[in-house]
Amino acid sequence: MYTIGQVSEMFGLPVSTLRYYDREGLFPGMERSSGIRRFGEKELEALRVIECLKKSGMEIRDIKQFMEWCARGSETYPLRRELFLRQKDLVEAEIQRMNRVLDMIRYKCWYYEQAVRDGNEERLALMRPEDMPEEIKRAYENAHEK
Amino acid sequence: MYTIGQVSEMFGLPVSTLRYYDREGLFPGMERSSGIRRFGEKELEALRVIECLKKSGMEIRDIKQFMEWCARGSETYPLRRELFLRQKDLVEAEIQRMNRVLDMIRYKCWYYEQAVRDGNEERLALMRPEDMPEEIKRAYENAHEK
DNA sequence: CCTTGACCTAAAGTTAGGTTTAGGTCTTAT
DNA sequence: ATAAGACCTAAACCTAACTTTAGGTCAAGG
Repeated sequence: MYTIGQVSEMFGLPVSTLRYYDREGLFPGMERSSGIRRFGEKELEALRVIECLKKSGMEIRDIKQFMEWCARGSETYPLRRELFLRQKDLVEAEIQRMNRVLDMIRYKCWYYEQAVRDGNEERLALMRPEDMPEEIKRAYENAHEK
Repeated sequence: MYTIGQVSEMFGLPVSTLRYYDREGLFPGMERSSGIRRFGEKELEALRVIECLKKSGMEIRDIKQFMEWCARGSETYPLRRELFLRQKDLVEAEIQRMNRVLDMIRYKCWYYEQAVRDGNEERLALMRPEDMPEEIKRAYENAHEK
């Protein structure tokens, strides 16, 4: 069992954030001894999941919902499975989106490389995808399509 | 030349958002005819870049900085190139992070699939990575390492 | 003529996810 | 005995990125 300060250290999260999570109901049924929070293995695993779901873009209130399902036991396994399946689709879509953004940025890196060399954008203004290097053309078209 | 309403349609952005962007200085030197904004090709390209940079996680004030560099002309090519190079690293790191999150979620999908079948978590509680299917073991270890 | 609809501004309001503040308790080291 | 250092709460504050509101201009259609 750990104190809030120890958990803060372990996860690199401010104490105030851990208290905020608790206030928001992300640790349902957490123990206390004379008012002081006691983080057990259950809460540590909860925190790992919280970090993962947060990075996946889920909001606190939905994470709370999930934690409540966990507290309810085996009857909610299907709900939890559906949640992760939905989240998987969302994250896969997000990664695809980011790859398109990355291609746009790669194109811009190349563009300004040329602009720096030329000293102006005249040549670039006239350039069509087929005049670009293969790799850049690919990035340009992926970034601009649809 | 387009009105704010036409641009709103074209980009699927609320008119209020376009006005907000303008207020924040994202269209330096945009024309007006008797008070009414006139969006030209310059502003449309600016908007495409704004969408890209926003998705890459850049804040409005930094996008404004970039737009001011664009307005200043060829002397700022190096600054703009550096900006995109930095942004490229950031997005690449973000994609890596998302892939780890995705592996954690894949593991959880599998986990709850098993839990639903078993009706409890007893078997899962005893399971070590080497007992997991190859693909899941990989995801689990990628998601939990470091 | 007068109403509708697109445009405008300034300013206030909203939301998420925290952080900070102010005041209090408890334990431990000097 | 007192001062430092963890812990606690409630409530106020913060920031980014919008959105909403309230009030106004102007052109076209019935």
